[in-house]
Formats: sequence, structure tokens, C-alpha cells
Amino acid sequence: MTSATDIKQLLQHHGIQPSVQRVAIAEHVLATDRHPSADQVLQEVQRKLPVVSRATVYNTLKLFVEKGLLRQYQIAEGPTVYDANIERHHHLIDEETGRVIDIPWDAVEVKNVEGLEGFEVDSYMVVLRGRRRDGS
Amino acid sequence: MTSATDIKQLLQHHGIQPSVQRVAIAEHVLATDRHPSADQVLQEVQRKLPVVSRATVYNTLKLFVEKGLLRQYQIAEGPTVYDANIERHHHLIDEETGRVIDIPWDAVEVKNVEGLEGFEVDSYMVVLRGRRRDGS
DNA sequence: CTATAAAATTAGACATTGTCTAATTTGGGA
DNA sequence: TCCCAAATTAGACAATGTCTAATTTTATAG
Repeated sequence: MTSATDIKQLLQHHGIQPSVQRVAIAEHVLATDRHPSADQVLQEVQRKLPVVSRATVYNTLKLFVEKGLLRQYQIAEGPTVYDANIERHHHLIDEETGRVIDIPWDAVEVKNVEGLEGFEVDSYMVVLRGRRRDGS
Repeated sequence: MTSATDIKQLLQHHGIQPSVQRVAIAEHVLATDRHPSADQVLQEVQRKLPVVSRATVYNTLKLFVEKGLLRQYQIAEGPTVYDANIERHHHLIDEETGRVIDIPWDAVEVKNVEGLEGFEVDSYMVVLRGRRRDGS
């Protein structure tokens, strides 16, 4: 799904000029759940579209985050990663592979955040560390 | 509290030779709750002990983490930070200052982590974003 | 259609954070 | 005191990210 024309419309609806480079970046980053870093996006996109520079990938990912198309996380060691899942959710870091895995919001329950004394909380997430269990 | 001799004993009890540099680093990093980065530790320690190098600070902080004296976190944007609070706890990132603030384990409640299907969880924490409320 | 100006892209310099290596210094124990 | 292992060090190197100035592309006014 999400054909090139769909992507173009999506970008335009977010006030983003759909240049060739931006469409190629969007096609990749919106279709993966692997939480790629900027340089990983660069590598992948360059396979399809060799005329894309590192600066453009960094600029574009930043733009997508500003426009609400992506979320950006710094939770595991290593570089910032990008996540097309813009619904609220939690994260599990697979300690064997280092991969970041989305955990549905309702899979765990967090209580008493509003009751936190002395702080005003805008958002929160649970960050878990562990591993996939056999057969998953 | 935690005088120089206390610190030396603490290091020795963790199997760490208490060199001048290590004691100076421990004195600073174990006494602050500001979650400093390695380079911030370097700056502070050099004010008291000019003969300490960047490599030693990085090596020493890594050693302290391995020996269980410190925890290391990568939760906010920016560099890895170190935390002398080795009890389990949560974190709040002050979005105005960027500072990381420890939140006691019991201040919020997380349920159903054991019920997470398909994963084995070793540890977890809640990462909150917000700000201090006036008068705190 | 063409000219123009704004927007987008780019290469590469630069900064920060962290690791590594090889040489030197330090300090504990025979 | 001497020796050797441990600790420290400077600086090279790598990875990640930002920035600038120049170029290319594109939208659109004329």
C-alpha cells in the first residue's frame, strides 16, 4: 500500500513539498518498524535513489518529526532512532540484538502519573529491557 | 559525609584500586544527583585535581558501572549520563532545562509487566517528560 | 514560455561524544 | 630498593550530528 502518490499526498497534507528525495525517504521510513537511525535510512534510501545526500536525510527526518509524521527517540545506547508509530506506546529494548520494539499502550498499565507531586507531566512511556521469548 | 577515606574503602570493597584519580571521580559522581555526563565529570574533577585526563574519566566511569557503583543512562537527547542512585527508580526529563530527575519507584505504579506476551523482561522504568511545578 | 525568487539539496567543514592504542607513570609487594 | 602489573595519559580515530555557503530545482508571476 502507500504508493508513491499516496505518500505525496500525505506529505502535502502535512505541509511538506514532496520532492523526489523526501518521497523516497518517506517511503522507507514510514514502512518499517525497525526504528532505523538516520544513517541507516541514508543507506537504505540510497539503494533506490542514489542522488540523496546525508544532509538531506538528516534535514528531512527532522522536518518529518516537526510536522508530526514521525517520532524520534533516544532510548537505547547509540544514535537517535525514528519511529513511524505516532500513537502513544511503550518500548522494549532487546538486550541481545539492541533492537527497539514497540509495545502497545494497553499492554502494560501505568497508574498515578497525575498524582506525582511537584511535577507537571506532558507524556510518558515505559522502557523495558529484555528479550523475545522463543516462538515469537 | 563520605570522606576521602570512606570513599577509598567503598572502592576497595568493590574491588577497585583507589587511585587518586578514581577517588576524586568517585567523590564527585557519588555526591551529585545531577546526572552528569562524562565530560561534565571531567570538568568538575579537574577543578580539584588538574592531573586527570579525559581517557581516565571515561575508563573510570565505565569501571564504576561494571562494578555496580553507578548506573548509566541514555534517556534524554545528548550524551550518556551517570547516576549514583543504584536503587530502581524512574526518570523525569525536565523539558525546559533538559535535566534528568529521579522519581522514586513507588511514586508511580506499573502493572502487568509480567503478563507481557512474547517477551522476557529483565528491568524497566517509566520515562516521563514534563517540568517542575512552581514551588518545588 | 521565460525569468525570477524562494525552496530544496548538496559537499564538506566542523563539533561533540566516545573508543582505542601505544607509551609512560605509578604503586604494591617480593 | 626493585620489578612488574596496573593505572594513566595524549592523541589518533570513529560515529553521530550540525552548520554554512554554494548549487540546483521548482513554483509561479509576467
